[in-house]
Amino acid sequence: MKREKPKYKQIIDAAVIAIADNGYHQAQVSKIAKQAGVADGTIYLYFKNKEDILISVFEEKMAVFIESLNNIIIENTDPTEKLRLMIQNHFEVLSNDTYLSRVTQLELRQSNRDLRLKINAILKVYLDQLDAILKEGVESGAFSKDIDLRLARQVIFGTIDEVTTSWVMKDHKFDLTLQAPKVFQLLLNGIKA
Amino acid sequence: MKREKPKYKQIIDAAVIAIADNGYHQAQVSKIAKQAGVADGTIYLYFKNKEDILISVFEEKMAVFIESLNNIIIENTDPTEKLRLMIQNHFEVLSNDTYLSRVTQLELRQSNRDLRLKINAILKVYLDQLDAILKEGVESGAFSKDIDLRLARQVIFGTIDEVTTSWVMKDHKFDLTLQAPKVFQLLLNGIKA
Amino acid sequence: MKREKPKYKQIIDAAVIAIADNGYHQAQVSKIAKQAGVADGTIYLYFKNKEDILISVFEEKMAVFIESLNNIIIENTDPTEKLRLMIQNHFEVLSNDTYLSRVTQLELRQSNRDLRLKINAILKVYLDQLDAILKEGVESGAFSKDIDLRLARQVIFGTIDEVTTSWVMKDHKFDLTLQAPKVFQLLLNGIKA
Amino acid sequence: MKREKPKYKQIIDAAVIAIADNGYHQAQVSKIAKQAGVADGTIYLYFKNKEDILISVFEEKMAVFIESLNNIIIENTDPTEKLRLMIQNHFEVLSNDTYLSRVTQLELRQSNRDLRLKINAILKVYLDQLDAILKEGVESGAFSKDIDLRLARQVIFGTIDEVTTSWVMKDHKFDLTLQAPKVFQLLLNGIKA
DNA sequence: TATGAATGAGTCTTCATTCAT
DNA sequence: TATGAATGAAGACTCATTCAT
Repeated sequence: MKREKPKYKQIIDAAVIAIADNGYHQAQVSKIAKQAGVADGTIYLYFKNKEDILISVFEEKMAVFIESLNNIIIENTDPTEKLRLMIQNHFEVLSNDTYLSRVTQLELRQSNRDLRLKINAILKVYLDQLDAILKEGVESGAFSKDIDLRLARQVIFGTIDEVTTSWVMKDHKFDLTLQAPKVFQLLLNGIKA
Repeated sequence: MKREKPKYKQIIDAAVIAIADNGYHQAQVSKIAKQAGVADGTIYLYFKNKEDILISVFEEKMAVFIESLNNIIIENTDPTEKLRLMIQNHFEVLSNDTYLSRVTQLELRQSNRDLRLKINAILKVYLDQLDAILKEGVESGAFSKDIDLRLARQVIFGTIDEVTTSWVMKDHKFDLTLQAPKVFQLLLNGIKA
Repeated sequence: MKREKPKYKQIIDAAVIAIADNGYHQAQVSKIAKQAGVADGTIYLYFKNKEDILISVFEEKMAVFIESLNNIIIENTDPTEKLRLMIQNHFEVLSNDTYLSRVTQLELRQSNRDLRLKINAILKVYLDQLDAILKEGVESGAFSKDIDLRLARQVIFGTIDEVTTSWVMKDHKFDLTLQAPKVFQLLLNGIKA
Repeated sequence: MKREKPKYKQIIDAAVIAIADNGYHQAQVSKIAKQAGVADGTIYLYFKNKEDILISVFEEKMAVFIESLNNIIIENTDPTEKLRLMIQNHFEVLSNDTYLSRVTQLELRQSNRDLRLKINAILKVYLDQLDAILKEGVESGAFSKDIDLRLARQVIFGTIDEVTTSWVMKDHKFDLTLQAPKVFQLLLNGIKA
């Protein structure tokens, strides 16, 4: 399995740093290779092309979100608590990796339509987890029966995304994790029964 | 005044179509010129460079949102009603120009850091109008005194943006304006007193 | 006769200034027109194309050298004195017009092969005058019978040109006319009988 | 060291031929690449940009003049003989490479101000060698104590340059090396004690 | 005569990808 | 596996010249 080989991860991590430091379009394959400490050609032994690196970066990093959200879902029973922890976890993961936050919130959005479709497909798993929480909340009576599930998810994800992007655009100058409770409260007001 | 000359508008409109059809990076200056029915060089009589076209597109189109929101603010007294109309107006404008929606939600985000800063500066006027509505609502007692103004604005704008982007990504397959009342209700629940 | 019309001279003078200020390749037709206070299109009522402006500049300005040298030849009888006055006159004319000196010594040499051939044809009249002085000097016994006329002319013109170019490259920092006597003496030593 | 790699010299030589054949402005990078038998992009592995090619051409070729003049200076004791050999050597080198003579005498002068400053800096080494010969000659009593060193150098270099350019403009139709003794004699007359 | 808006041909440079070693 | 020198396609922008007014 290629993704367990050390150079695979080495290149992924190098790509995150190279893109965060130089911006999406200035992160040439040669810069990623240099950052990873390998030759340009070596990249192509692990990735089909440059787009494949970017998709893999997103895949690997989304896996972190998905796994931790999965743990939250498993370890808790209360949907409201799950939602609270999800928001808090999302902010914490990005707070702990400012390189990553810059890449996901700003640089990766500069990709073309094809790449964005693939990114959305990866994102879908995470959004499905959120949908499940919401559905469970409605069924348990924690959230209002009147809400449109898809819309509620868009409100939640759109808010998280906007708050995070705003934090990145302001050069991480405030503590993102401190926003979690307030964001949660605002969102909860909108959907609770 | 160059922006009143017919060719200026002609090129702006051509750029929106060319970018919507081809994507940001595949909308070469020559394609925009062809779409506008002018020579390549003519573009440079009206715009400093390609980036200047994009900024101008955004400026011109945001002016539409800003002006109509201004009318809403002037013609109404109730902050809650202003918010309702703002959301509805935002969705209506984009529904009426699917080319534009594709450009603002997807293609313009592929710009580099510099361009994005300029775009944000233009967007700020619109966000300031939203802030004013929220502030008025808090002061009049319509919205909760406990909400963080900036956060509330991020929830509202993030939601509108996410819903719109989702609609564009689904190729405008559903009627965006029908979402307005539900979006408004969800958001209002979050912030009302 | 077009060259007696005021705008003709106006454009010629504007071209000298525009080229001196901006360099040959940065002296666009539009800059020359602006400097002359006429519209771009007006240039083409007086000149066939850009190259024609440059040739005309050189023609007009060489005419000054040729006319003053002609006066020197007519007003004097001694070939040695004619040579002395020619060198002095050459330096004086350029000293009095630093714009012109920059154009002839530096900028006009950036022209292409065709233009250079035409410039040489104009220059030939001046060099023929110099040849005549040298021939007269040899026949009168003032200059050595052993000198190769063409070579002597190349030594003289090459020296004048090198000294002048050096003066221009050093931003006219020293008084060029003060060099005339020394240059004359050195050159005279080389050719006198 | 890049300038020892075979492709570096290959491109330099190709540039000389391409410029001599097409003229400075018509020697596109793609033509130089084709002449060198490499891809366009390969040029940029060895040179920063087109201007860098031209500077390098001049550097490499001036090195030939400088080295052979250095040998002349070392192997001889008589300043007069050094001057004679310098002139002869200069004409011989250019006679043996008519491509180069066209490039240095005509095409390279079409460069802009910046490039010309860089060319002058390279030329300075050669002129300093000439200055040293002249100084030695004055001190040894071979050349007149009354001459202005800088002026004498300008006479000599200006003459060599004018004679060579004249030969190139006449399409190398006469034997340049045959001019050497006569040029030497004329110049020597001007400066000898 | 005079204008100046419009034209469109022409080129340097970048960088993802390949492949001989 | 790993290298890195070589490839070559692709595009924004300039500016001399024209021509309708």
